[in-house]
Amino acid sequence: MSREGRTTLRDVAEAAGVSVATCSYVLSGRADRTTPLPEPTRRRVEEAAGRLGYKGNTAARSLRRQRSELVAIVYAPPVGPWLDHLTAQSEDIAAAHGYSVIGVPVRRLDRAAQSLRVITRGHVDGAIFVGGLSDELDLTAARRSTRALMAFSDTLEMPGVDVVRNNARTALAEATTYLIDAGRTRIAFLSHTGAQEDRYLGYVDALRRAGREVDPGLVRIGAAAREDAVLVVRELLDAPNPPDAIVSESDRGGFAALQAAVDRGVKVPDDLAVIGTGNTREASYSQPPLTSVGMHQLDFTEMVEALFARIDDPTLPARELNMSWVLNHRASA
Amino acid sequence: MSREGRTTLRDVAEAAGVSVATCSYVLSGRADRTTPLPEPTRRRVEEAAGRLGYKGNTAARSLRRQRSELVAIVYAPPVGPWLDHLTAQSEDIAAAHGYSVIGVPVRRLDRAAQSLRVITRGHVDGAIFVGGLSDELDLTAARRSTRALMAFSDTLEMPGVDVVRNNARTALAEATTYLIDAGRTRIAFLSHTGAQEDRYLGYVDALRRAGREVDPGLVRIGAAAREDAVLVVRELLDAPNPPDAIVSESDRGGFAALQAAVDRGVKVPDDLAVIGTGNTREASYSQPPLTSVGMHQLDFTEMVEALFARIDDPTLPARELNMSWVLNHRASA
DNA sequence: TTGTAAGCGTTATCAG
DNA sequence: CTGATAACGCTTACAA
Repeated sequence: MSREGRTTLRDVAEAAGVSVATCSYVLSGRADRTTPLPEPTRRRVEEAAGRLGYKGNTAARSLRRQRSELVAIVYAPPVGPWLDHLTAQSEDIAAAHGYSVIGVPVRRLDRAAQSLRVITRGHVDGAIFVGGLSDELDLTAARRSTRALMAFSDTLEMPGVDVVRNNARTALAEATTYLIDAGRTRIAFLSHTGAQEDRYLGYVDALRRAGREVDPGLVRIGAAAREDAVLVVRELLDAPNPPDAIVSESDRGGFAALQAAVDRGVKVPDDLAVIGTGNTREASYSQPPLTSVGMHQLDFTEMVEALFARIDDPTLPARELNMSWVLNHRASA
Repeated sequence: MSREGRTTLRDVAEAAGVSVATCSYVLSGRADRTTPLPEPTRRRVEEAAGRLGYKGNTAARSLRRQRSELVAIVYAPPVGPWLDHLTAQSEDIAAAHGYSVIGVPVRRLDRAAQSLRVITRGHVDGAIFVGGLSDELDLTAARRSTRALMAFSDTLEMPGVDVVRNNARTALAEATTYLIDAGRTRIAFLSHTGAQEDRYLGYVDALRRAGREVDPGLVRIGAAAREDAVLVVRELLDAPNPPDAIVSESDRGGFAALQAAVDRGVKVPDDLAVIGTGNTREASYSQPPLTSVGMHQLDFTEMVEALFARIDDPTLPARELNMSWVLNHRASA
């Protein structure tokens, strides 16, 4: 090997007795796919590459090709199992394009720039921002550093950025209205951060539309972690005037509500209706199964294909994909 | 900008009226930190860089420096919340070294090579293989492609690879013995894949040591997904001769057992003792809290520091870190 | 104190 | 069909 480190193309070339250029041609294919393939030398090169364990050097390739063949999924932990679905489907599609998928966790929004260096320093050709992340972050630096950007957001409008609309506000209003129509009078909301976000506003919309006021005592923070949620819901149930329904900003919070109800001997859905958000697979299997707002099916194919379409041609007009959430009825409400 | 794309160092140099080399010194620091800093030009360069939004190009930097300033955490979904802990701690330490952290999900072992391209093609300087992943995968290619490799494994021995020992087999034997000593006679095992792995063998060890035989009817697959686990445990409880204890290879399976017990009106721990694996934070909050085999505290600092020590100096002798699992007693067993 | 120039490993262009 | 050769953007001896 050239130094002490990894096998380079030059090592392969020497071993095969051909030029570096030819090796590159054989191993990576030629941009203008003119001639099919030169059979005799080809085997020599491939044999040498295999024998030396040639693996290529992405830094060099990226520098030359101006492509990293990497896409990132940017998310804020903790995340539900749906991220696994997205990752899985992304990997399949990415593989078909010769790409790999990496995950970029953003733990603290105040240090997001640090986490996003992977994106902003040009490490990836495309990135998908999941959850509401794109609403909290400044994407301008990221957009200038990648060929394609895709964001789950109901509000974002940014030139050259494709967006996926969940219409969360509408969907949560629908869920809340369903509870109102079912005769529930004290509907609590279990929130992620307490911010006046889309999901919460949907809850408010529905109450207002029914001529009701928001009872601040029924709006609680705790949907982010199951253990917190259990404590919060127990507290709600122990109060003198407990809720008869709970809408949670996550399924995690929904499951916690089911558990807290068991702890307190409260019957679901008779005494307490519970609706979660996310429509995770687990919702079908909980006891009772959890009614949940979310995508009906976890099919992200169209979205990921759109990302790769933009990687191929960044001048494409920005797309707006509709993946509206719906209310998936189960036994808990 | 030089072409149509991102701002390059040359753009900054032209704007600041200095050479490319000077800009590099100012923006990336000089390797041999001889002179402190040339104040007047420095500001000019930084001003120009800021104004043009210079972000650097990792491909070029990596190629030249032979460092990507990236470390990967390689894992097989689904994973518990402890991965978030590891990620969080890794990010903090990585940031202190000027590094970023990415996640590399390996979904299917038969396509692992595809997922690991990020590693084997030299994209990262170091990688941590979590779970039993390193036992299922061939790490030789990965080792040749990074400066540092760290693996959670109780068995792996590989030159130049640091390992973390959980001693899972011993820990699961301890848990099972605890149940035996408590008078449990029909102890079931909820397995991940059904393979004769460490954790299962610990269970077997304990039974044998107590002079008992393994009852194949009590060994079931289902610990990987909560919904599967619930069904499997319900089935066990419905059988004519149900278990009076369950050891699960995951906390996920443990929670499912608790839930199935509620579904079937079986009292925990009186009629059924349940022990999980992983000692996730949620175990403290479940109803009842779940006794669990796992790390007592989720502190990965030493491990991550060791990774960076090896990135700094790959000739370091391989280390073996002991992070033995223990039985964390709670109400479920 | 700042600039020149030689690469890092690969791919694309263009002769041979 | 194959091989020089010049970039890609950056870092770093070394020279000025």
